[in-house]
Amino acid sequence: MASKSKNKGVSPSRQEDFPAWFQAVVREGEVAELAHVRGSMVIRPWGYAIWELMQAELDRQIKRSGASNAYFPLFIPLSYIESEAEHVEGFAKEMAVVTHHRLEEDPENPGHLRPGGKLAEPLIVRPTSETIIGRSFAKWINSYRDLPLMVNQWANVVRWEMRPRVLLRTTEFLWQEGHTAFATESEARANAEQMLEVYRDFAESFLAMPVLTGEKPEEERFPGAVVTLSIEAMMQDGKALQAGTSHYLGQSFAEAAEINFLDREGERSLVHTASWGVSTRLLGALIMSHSDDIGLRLPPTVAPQQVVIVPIPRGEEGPAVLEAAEELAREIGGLSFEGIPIRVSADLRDREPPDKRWEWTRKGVPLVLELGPRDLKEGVVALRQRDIGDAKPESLERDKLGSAIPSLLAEIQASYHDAAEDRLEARTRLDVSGPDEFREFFDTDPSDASAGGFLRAPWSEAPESAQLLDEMKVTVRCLPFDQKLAPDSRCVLTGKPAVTEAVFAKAY
RNA sequence: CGGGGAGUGGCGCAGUCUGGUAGCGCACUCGGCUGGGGGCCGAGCGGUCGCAGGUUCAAAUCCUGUCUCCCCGACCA
Repeated sequence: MASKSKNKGVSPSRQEDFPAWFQAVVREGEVAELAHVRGSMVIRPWGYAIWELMQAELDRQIKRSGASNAYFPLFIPLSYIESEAEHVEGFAKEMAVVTHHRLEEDPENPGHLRPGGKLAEPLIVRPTSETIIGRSFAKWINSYRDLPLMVNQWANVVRWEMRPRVLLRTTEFLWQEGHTAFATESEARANAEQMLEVYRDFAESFLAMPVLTGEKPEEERFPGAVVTLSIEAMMQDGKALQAGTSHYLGQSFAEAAEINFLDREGERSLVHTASWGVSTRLLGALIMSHSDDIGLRLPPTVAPQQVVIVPIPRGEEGPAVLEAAEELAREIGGLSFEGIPIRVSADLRDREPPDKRWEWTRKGVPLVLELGPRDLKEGVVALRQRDIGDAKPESLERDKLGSAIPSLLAEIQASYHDAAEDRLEARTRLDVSGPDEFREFFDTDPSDASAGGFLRAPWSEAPESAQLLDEMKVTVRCLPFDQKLAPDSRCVLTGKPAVTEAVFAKAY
């Protein structure tokens, strides 16, 4: 296709239409696609491989924190959910409800089936598992000696969203949910804080995605939580994306499920619980953080293939080139990055070399090596580095690959991280003093991906600011942990005395 | 749930107003020519036009009903 060769990369560009660009990168990068079931997605092998790499690392961190993996039911009896009032209220509008357990011939519509066998009590498909895990906790916890109890599950959950968006907000998604129970409030709070720190570090060092940490304001809290903490990342269009959360749940879930224990004094007490999770949304965050107008860009840590060798088997030397490509893959596979053998393959498929190279470029592979007869003769390979975009390949001597490849991967990892960090800093405004400036900062052309960002300012938490924020479609992302509130500060929105420093942004 | 839009080969679309028995691009297959930045030429495979009913000599096209998906709003990891 002639237009294809001129028009490099995905269409539209980030500048033209950021949401459409995101969809295009996800599609062209073979990460995921919407299924023909409303709001549901198929995570394709390439995207799932990225998720598996995230999972593997997080799973290690979670286990290091003391939690163990377990699995709890997909179906939750309606009565369990009902037992925690705020929780019901928060999730009631997005529940998938199972009311029947059988299909039968529909007498009014021959050849079709209809639900039969009405359930005595409807089951809801878990939107999260606090209530059902609570029942198990109640059984398992009898004494202070049974505490703390920390479990984690990798599972799918369902929230019947009104407006699905692939990878960011789908009806069904995959996640990890940790649930913990402690004898004391301070331990439970500390656990929520500790796990948020795990997420922060994971996002920053593994996903090359620096994040803000803080506490959610009351209106953004998880239904039923006393405290919700989150990590917030900034996407390339300046919007915020909540990339992970942890909650101190107080004793309300313990009360609902009757999770109590005999303490050292022989007194019966309720446990304090916490929960924490990250989801496949991280895939979306990763893409919106690092990808460019050519397509996906993956930090080496989460690249299913870190190096791909594309042979250019021209003429009589063809077979020798293919052989050399395989040999090169073996050689590079013997190297390691961050203590793990480098994930490398030689792409020997029967396709045109430029097609293959573009495919790997689009899919975000950090390093693509091209090997043709000329290189073979000269003892070099042509190297393309994904972080520097669409540049000409660099010729690299073969015997220097051993030292070059790991350090190039490290360089790419760092460059993605630094770019994301620079963006976060450059687009966080600290000097906005009143509502007019505030409005101006957020009143940007939605097609302008370089406008807007985070705004950090004193806040009064006054109810009338909620309405202003609502109008502007701006939310309080968090009350950052590193509070820098000067004494006698005034609220940026209302001019009333400020009680906290807040980070404001438009959000996904 | 309210307001818009759309269902036609694997994907993206035209054709519908003005009925005449289905077409284009990409992908795929085969052959040839090519060959270090998304190849070229030629020949092919592939669709009961979302579903049901109706009007008509004749329906992708008109009518009725129905299902689904997409976009915008209220909700959210």
